[in-house]
Order: sequence, then C-alpha cells, then structure tokens
Amino acid sequence: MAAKLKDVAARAGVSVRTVSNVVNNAPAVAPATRERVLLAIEELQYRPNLAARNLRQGRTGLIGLAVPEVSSPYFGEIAELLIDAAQHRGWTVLIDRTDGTAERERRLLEGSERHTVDGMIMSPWSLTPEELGRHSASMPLVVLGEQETGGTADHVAIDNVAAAREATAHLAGLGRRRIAAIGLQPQLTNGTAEQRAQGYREALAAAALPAEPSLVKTVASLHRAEGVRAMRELLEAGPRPDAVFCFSDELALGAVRACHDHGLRVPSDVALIGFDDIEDGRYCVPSLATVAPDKPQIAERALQCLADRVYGRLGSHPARQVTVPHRLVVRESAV
Amino acid sequence: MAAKLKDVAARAGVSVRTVSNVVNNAPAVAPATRERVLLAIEELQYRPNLAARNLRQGRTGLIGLAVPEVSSPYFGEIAELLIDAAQHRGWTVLIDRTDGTAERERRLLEGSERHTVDGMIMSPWSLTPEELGRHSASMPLVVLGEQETGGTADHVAIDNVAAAREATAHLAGLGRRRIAAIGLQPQLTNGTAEQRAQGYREALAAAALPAEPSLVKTVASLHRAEGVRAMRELLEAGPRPDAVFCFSDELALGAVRACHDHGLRVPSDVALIGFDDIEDGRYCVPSLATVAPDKPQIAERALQCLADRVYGRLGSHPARQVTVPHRLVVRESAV
DNA sequence: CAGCCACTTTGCAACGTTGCATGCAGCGTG
DNA sequence: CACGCTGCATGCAACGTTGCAAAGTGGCTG
Repeated sequence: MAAKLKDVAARAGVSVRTVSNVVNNAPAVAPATRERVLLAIEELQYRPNLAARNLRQGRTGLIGLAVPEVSSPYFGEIAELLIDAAQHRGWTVLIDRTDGTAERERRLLEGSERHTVDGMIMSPWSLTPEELGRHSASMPLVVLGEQETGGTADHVAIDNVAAAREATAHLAGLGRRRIAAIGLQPQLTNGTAEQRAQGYREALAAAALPAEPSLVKTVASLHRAEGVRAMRELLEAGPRPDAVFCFSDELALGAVRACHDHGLRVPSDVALIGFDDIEDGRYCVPSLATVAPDKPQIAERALQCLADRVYGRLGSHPARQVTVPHRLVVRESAV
Repeated sequence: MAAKLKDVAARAGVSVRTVSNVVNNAPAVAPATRERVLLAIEELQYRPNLAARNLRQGRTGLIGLAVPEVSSPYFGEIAELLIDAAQHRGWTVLIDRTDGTAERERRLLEGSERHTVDGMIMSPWSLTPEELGRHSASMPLVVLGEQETGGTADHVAIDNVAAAREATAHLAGLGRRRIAAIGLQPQLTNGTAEQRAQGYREALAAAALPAEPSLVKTVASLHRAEGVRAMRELLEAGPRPDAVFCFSDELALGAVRACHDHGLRVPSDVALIGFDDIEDGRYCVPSLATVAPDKPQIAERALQCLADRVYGRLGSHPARQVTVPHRLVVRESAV
C-alpha cells in the first residue's frame, strides 16, 4: 500500500496539513519541521496521489495534444518539442490521434477529455472555424497551423502564403518555367493548403508565368504515396513540369521517387521543394530543399498561449494570432 | 460550471446513486428510469469527472508509454499502433520521452507517474535488467525490445539474433564477401544491438566468411547522421565493404547518403539492409531492404500483457516472454 | 505584566465519484 | 394471509488532497 499524507504526518509527528504545506513548498513552515517531514517522505517513499490532488484543485497537470497522426515526421517532431516545453512547465502531454476526421476532432473537444486535461493543443484538419471557436469557450484551446477563427482559441502558425511564395519564387529564379504544385486538399476545411496555393499563384504572377490549372494537383493525404501518385500523373499527362513545389516534405519525397522511376533526374530535369523540413529531407539523395517553419518556436509559443489561458492570465481576452518565422532551406533538389 | 451527478439526479428525479448506475451500465436499473436519466445527461451535457472516479477506484484509465524519442519513425509508428490498441481497451496513452538515459528511465519508473498511470510500456535503453525487474513489482510494466530479465515485467520482442542472421545471410547469398555491420552500441545496457551483432557473426560463420573487427562500427545513436559518419569511416578506412547490414533503417539511410557522396552506387557497389521497416525506406531512392518486425502485433501483444497485469488476471504470475514474428523485406538496396 | 503581533501549526470541510449495505415495493408460494 | 424473494432504488461513507479560518506559541512593546 502506497504511503499517503496521513502516514507521513504520523511518522513526522505533525499534522496532515503541515505535510501538505511541505510538499507544496508553502512558505509558512519552520525549517526544522520541514527537515523532519522531508525525511519521513523519503523514508516512506511518499508520492502525492494526483487523482486526489486534481479532484481538489480542479486541475490535472495534463494537456492534450490532438494531431492527425503521430507517426508522420512533422507531427512527431512537433510532439517531441511540445513534450519538452510542457515538461518545463510541469505539464504532461497526452497525445491523441484524430486521423484528421471531423468526427474525431469534434469528439475530442466536446467529450471525454473535458475533465482529463487542463487544456488542449490541436492541429485541426476538418473542423470548421466556427466549431473551433465554440469549443474553445469551455476549455483552453490553442490551434496549430491555422489562422484566426474568432472565438477564444489562440492560433500559432507561420505565414503560409509568404512561405509558399518564397519557395515558388526560388524555383522561378532558377529559370524554371513550368512549375507545378502538389498538395491541394479541397476536402479539408483546414485553410493551410489553400494558403500555400495562393502563395504559389502569387509567385507565378510575379514571375510573369502562366497559372496552368493542370499543374496543380490535389491529394488525399500528405503522405509519400500520394506524392508518388500525383507526380506520376503530372509526368504522364503532357509536357512535363521542370519544377514542383510540394506542400509537404513527404509529398516531395514521393515525388522524387516517381521522377526516379520515370528516369528523370532531380534537380537537373525536375527541381523540387518541399515543406516542413523533416529530418529525412536532410539525408536523402538528393537532399531536399524545403520551407522550414521554426518548430521550437511553434511549440514554445503554443505552450505559452495555453499557460496564459489555463492560469487565467488572460481572462476572456480575445484570441491571439501568433505568427512564427520560417525560412527557405535550399538543398540539392532545387539548385 | 460543468454538470455533475447531483445535477443530473435532480433533473431526472432520482438519486445520485442511480445516475451513477446508469453511467456505469449497471444491470439493476429499470428501462424507464434509464431513459429518463440518459435524457437528463444529454440535456445537461454531463461528463464524468475522471479525477473523482480515479480517486475512488484507484485506477486512472491512463497508461504510460516511455520511449527514447517520439520523433523517430520507428517509435512514432509503434506509438501510433499502441494508441490504437489502447483505445480499444478504453485506455488513453500518455507518452514520455526518456532520451534513452538511465536517469530519466529510472525516474519514470520510480517516480511521479506512479499514481498517474495504471501501467507502463517502456522501451529501455539504459536501465539494467535488475532495475527493470525491481520496479515492475510496484507497477505493471511491459518492456519492449528486450529479452527476459527476471522480475515480473513482461517482455515483447522479436528474435533479434535470427533476424540479423537472415539479413546478413541474404547479403552473403548475393555473393557479397566483405559485409560490414553498423549499429553496435556498447554504451547501452539494452541487449538489442548485441543480439543483432551476434546474428551477424553467426551468418558470417555459416557463409564461411571471416569476421573482420574493422568492419563492425559502433554508433552513438541510431540516427541518420551516425549512419553517415560510420559509413564514411568504412569507406575511407581501407578495402571497402561490398555490403552493409545496418541495425536501423535510419542508420541505413545515412549510409546510403554517404555512399552517394563517395560516388558509389547502391546496390551495385554496396548493398545495404536496414532494420525496422520505417515508411521512408519504402519510398526513398533506392528503396531500402530491411528487417520488418510485425509492429501491429508488438503493440497488440504488449497491451494484452499490460491488461492482464492491470486487471490482475495474472496475479504475480512470473514474467512472460513474447516473441513476435518478423520478416526480411528485400528491396532495391539489396538485390 | 498585559497586550499585541508575527510566525507556525492545525482541524474541518469539500472536491465528485462509487462500494457497500440497506430500504422498499410487488409478486408468488405455502 | 403471512412470508420470503426478487428487482430496483437509495443513503452513507470513503478515496487523498488542499482552501479556509482559526488556534497555538513565543517574543517584544508599552
């Protein structure tokens, strides 16, 4: 049987309340008493019962992280950074997988988690902005990768339009004339893909290149397999593109694979730029040019926002929109 | 203010206890009453307070997953599968990162988590078998990727010796004569690398190939960067190997990169086999031959073991050793 | 020496839930 | 008709912790 406050109190010859004060580093405890209590705690291997503490305080020390998938490199890296940032603040992260479906995203916000976590960080794919705003009333919520939606959910994202514009402009600057884009996701309410598409179009216009609809490919997911499929379709369709801007590194890695299968060389025949700066891209052959969001800062700012809400430092202050910097990383696939 | 049992009871005109019975699907509730209560629950949007329930029952519905790193592809995929398997059993997974350090692994087992999770699944890198066995007494523990250690921790792993033997034998079967190995990790107590090295040596012996110590490279981690470094050292050292067995796909991907940088072609100059069957390996160029552990089964069996311990179906039954199947997946890098 | 103050320590109650034991009908049986 | 039994509903207590308010202790001042 695990030791509880009462046991420690008995051993140290003080009241339960005093032990609690020691455990919580309350100031009003005499040094000698504190010593004695700490000794007893050590001897009995006392560990606070979090369930009881949570029940009493109404806080759990847990925060939820809801991402479409855990095993994708991008979300894996984000999760890792968030876990670190949470640890610094004494929080533990509880990861949930939504598959990007509206139903699971909704259930997480409405549902069973409500008393389990103090707040939530979500990267939504399918929820409408209205829904996000509505739910943020009942639980502190930070949204990743989206623009402001109204409601009280804070938002942390990079400037996707600018990032896409820079990537596309870089390809144009290499002298490429038929620049394709892979990654539009019309089935998702998530505005990210649309923003990137807009940046792509803006850059084409700025370079006085025509915007050919046939060069923009939609995908069902951001995985490699979809990159392979989309690139293959581009190559088989007609005059082939000489550059491709992919909305994720995984798509780009699939696209590289497809080029290789068609006997094309990257970047001499087709230049490629991805998005996310996942680790694979730094070591694959050829190494992958990409747009690198400042992930550590995304994690840090998201937790900062969440902490402000959970501890009520903001009250019902309106939603904040945090824009995190990014940079274009040029590597072998686009030189 | 969130609704609680008392509020629902008042609304439905029954006692608190009856509402609790409905919520828990207890049999002794009249259908009409159940209807009325369910209606009230719906109207008030009642959700059970888990902290209170946990306090009362002594169970939390959470299980811990302690892995060295979340963002590595292998652990990401394992985490994803475990989250699924846990969900089927009504558990939520709480992920912790150990960095593979003994100190953090120890702290997770001893420490603060003790009242937070019902049990733990850990992939240890630095803890001694004795420590693992000792801690499993106080909390249900399932160990991934290790052989039995004594104590009451269950173990789930593949047969690493056999797997490494098969991979190496495949390379020998291609007619390769100088087969190197990358991935020994003498700094870890984790026996996995040593088992793979043993399988490698056994296969060399079976093929009547000499075991050259200079062809076995140790690494500081299983990441791509270490694969690059180790491969580079092999290539610069002397007569170059014509095949390499890497103890992880990430190491192998780094090794491919290093070969490419040296102007060597894979597999014609150097054949490569990795380990883990991560998604990258299926799409990279060349695609990566690998040893594929049956990951879904690893997750399923691990949760099965944990459930048996948590619900006491085993009592203090001695540790179980579960061996999960694997298979060799031949791809472009080793044909 | 009484009175006040600062510093420590304490007891009580409550957080929301469920285990246990018991109450209360209504029905069938002897 | 009395009795026991079954099916359903209830009340009380407890899980381990912390907020609150108050009590105790000692020293210092007037």
